[in-house]
Amino acid sequence: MDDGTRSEFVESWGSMGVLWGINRSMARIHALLLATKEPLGLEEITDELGMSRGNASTCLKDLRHWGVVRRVNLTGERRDYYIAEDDPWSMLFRIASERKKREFDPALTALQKVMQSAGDDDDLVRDRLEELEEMLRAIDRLLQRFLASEGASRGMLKFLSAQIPYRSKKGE
Amino acid sequence: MDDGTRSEFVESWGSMGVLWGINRSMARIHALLLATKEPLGLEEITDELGMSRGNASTCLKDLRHWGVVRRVNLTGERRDYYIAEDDPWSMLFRIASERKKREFDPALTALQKVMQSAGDDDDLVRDRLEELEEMLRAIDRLLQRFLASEGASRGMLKFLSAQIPYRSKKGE
DNA sequence: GCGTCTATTCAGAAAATACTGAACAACCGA
DNA sequence: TCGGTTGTTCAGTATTTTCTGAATAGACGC
Repeated sequence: MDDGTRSEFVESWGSMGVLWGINRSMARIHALLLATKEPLGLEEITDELGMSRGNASTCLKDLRHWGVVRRVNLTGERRDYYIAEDDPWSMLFRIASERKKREFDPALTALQKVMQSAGDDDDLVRDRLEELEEMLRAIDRLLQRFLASEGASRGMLKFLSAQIPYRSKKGE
Repeated sequence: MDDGTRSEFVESWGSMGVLWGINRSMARIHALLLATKEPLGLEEITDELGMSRGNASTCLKDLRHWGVVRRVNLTGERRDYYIAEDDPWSMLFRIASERKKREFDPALTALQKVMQSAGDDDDLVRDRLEELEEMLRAIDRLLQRFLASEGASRGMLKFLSAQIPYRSKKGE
């Protein structure tokens, strides 16, 4: 891949990462590793992406924590090298389930606690809150199912994807 | 609903909103309207939530734009009043499809453009990018289907939700 | 017209988030 | 032990996002 294309890819994946709740630096490092066969060292990454050692180090730690990047030790080398994991699907599942656990679940629990204690005298408000809770429960369930079995969900997604000829935009 | 419970609800829904990509002020206003039967004026909202008129006004405009809040005119009143829409499901769909259109689709298009032009000589990298693209397409498809028919998706979610007894945490 | 009441806008302030770089720690070979 | 090399941490800085409040505009009755 030529340098121009690679850096376009790095920036695009950076923007996509922001949507997933991953910050731009992390996603850019991830993209660089995805687009590179050989393991890269910290210095090569900071050079290529123009970021500080500190930032790169922190991002790499997080990327490893998400299970998205692996640290490898090249024989006879003192420095650490990093490569991207090959399977993007497992990355998707890890990130999704971690974020559900860390962000969604606590928010849901707090909301349910409040709603339970809101024995409301007002029908309209009570109905609204009940619908809302039902909806949140439904979403929670969907996520639980989806995340419970990675294999099945992957299959389901791929199946859907094969069903109809792909059009990236509705109108085409 | 007593004041304490209401404000807990406001704050909890605020946190949940942040997860959806809605900012805290917007979600708090929405929560307050959900928890109140009567239409509320701008001043009541700013008083109750302790925020500036400007911010509240902007948030209300956005909430109306999302189709989540409606402006009503009380007869014989000069001020504007606001109420929450009753159906949270339609809110979910509106927000999801708008965010897909505004954020996900452009990012996907950019990525696909880069990947197409990356006729790579390296097998490993090519495979990675192909898998990645397939995954993104699958997600796009899933979203398309899900958003294409609100009724069907609602039914699906509710069905899932009824299938197994609900437990809010895995371990219970 | 004028004064009053209310909603909106937007430049600048404040808060939240991300990043830098220098200090430190860990390791290695000589 | 020391000097050199590399990784991590974190206080401070920069950037982005959100919020405020004053200015503005419209709408109404008199």
